[in-house]
Amino acid sequence: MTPNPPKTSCLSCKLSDLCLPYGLQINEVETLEIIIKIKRPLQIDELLYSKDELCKSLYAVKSGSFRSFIMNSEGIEQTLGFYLPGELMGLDALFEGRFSSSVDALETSSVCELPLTRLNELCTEIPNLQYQLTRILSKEISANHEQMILLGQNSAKIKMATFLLMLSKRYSALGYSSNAFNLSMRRQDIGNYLGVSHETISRQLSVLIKENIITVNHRAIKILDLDLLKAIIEPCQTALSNDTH
Amino acid sequence: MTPNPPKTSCLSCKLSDLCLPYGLQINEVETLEIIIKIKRPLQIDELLYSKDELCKSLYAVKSGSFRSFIMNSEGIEQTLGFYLPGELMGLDALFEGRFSSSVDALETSSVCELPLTRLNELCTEIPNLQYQLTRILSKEISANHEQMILLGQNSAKIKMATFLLMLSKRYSALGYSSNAFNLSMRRQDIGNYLGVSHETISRQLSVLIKENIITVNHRAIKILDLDLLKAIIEPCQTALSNDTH
DNA sequence: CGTTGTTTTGACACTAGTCAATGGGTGTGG
DNA sequence: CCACACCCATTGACTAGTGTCAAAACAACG
Repeated sequence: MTPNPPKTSCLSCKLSDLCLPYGLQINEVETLEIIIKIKRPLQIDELLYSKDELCKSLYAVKSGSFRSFIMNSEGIEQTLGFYLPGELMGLDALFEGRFSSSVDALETSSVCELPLTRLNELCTEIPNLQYQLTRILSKEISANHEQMILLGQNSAKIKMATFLLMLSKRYSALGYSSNAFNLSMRRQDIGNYLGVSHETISRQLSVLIKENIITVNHRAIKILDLDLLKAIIEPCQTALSNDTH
Repeated sequence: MTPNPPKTSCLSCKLSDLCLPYGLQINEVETLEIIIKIKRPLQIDELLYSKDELCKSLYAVKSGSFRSFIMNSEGIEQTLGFYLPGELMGLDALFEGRFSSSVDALETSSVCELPLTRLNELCTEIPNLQYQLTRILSKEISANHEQMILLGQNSAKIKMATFLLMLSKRYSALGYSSNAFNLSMRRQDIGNYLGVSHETISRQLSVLIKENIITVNHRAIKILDLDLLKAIIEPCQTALSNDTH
């Protein structure tokens, strides 16, 4: 949206505490800043990268939101996760050097590009950076575990409630309201993220509306009663022990 | 089982190509070997570590097999994964310094213990080691993605077939037979790994027996027709693109 | 040899998927 | 500025696949 190339500065970026620079010295952040490349903003539905593509860079969300997914041979997509500002995308590519999932933009969004070869060089120079990268990788694993539990043994209602609470928590960590936010993804995306049909998502939202727990206006969600929402998933709190995606 | 402490030697270990030493120079492996601690073998159902426990070491499976799981507040366990020889356990703890899941032994099993502080020191000295650790972390993320797809949008029959093929592939990578192996886990463990009840596991195995695709003798599985088994999951091959857990 | 835990099988209920029709928004072009 | 088309979301009807409950068979253990 900004036609003139925005200046990259991790030091002035509000997200730096959630992102790769966390825990680095000021001079280390300055070194990191140098390798960051600017990409033009992506439009809705535009691909950041595709599965099996050679991975030359990792990407951090600067603004907007993204969705990672895999398409099976039937052409049906499975949403693996949603990425909000400050989060790192492409970590699943470090193993084979190729992305093992695709990522597209849910809205007009921008990223910071981190060229892999330069990032690796920097990691050997700055142990704190390597340490933070390892932590982020490990966090992603924990987050995936939470997601597997959610997918594995919970009803559609619990999945829906957990999803809303998860978003609420992540938005509030970003400094936004925790009880009013806009979904940037379609019902279909939520559905195959949670392992249910999009009709089930619609129905579960309708139930929550009737119970006066939330209001929904298209993509706009308001949580009226956080405690009631939490009560739905009460018997399985594990899924909330982390702010995940 | 061996009363006198077994000598640790990654160099002579058949698993080294699947484990942390992969890609290291001989002298680097020798350095790695020094930090490895020997633990006595674990008996069936014995805990290697528990969720929320302080993580002081990572563990590599030396022999036998393990199961990672989380117990929710209702006391119901969700199995997150199974670990076979050569695989690294505890990676989800690198983020917060505490294990985010528990691990127990499925049979009499042994591990190589890698004290974290010494491993971290070594990683700064041996870039290849850091690189391999990062690769393993990334592989775990990819594996989790495959598992999320399996949990998310597949029928019990596809889940069962995928599970058997996955084990077959992993055993064959270890040099064992790919069409005859023993399950070390209970039906219940398979069930909550795949997000279905243990009765459903029993029923699906029965169906496969009737179709002459496998034979089952308690924990002993024989795959009679690999192609038919693969045909069950044909429309969604993605779940097999990796040898995962 | 009895106890305990695991596995199998059956009967039934119910959640959620599928198919289909309708409604509402957004955007494009006349 | 309006009309049409397209996509997304909602709702209903019906059905199939699984979960739950219960009982019994079987193996493993002391």
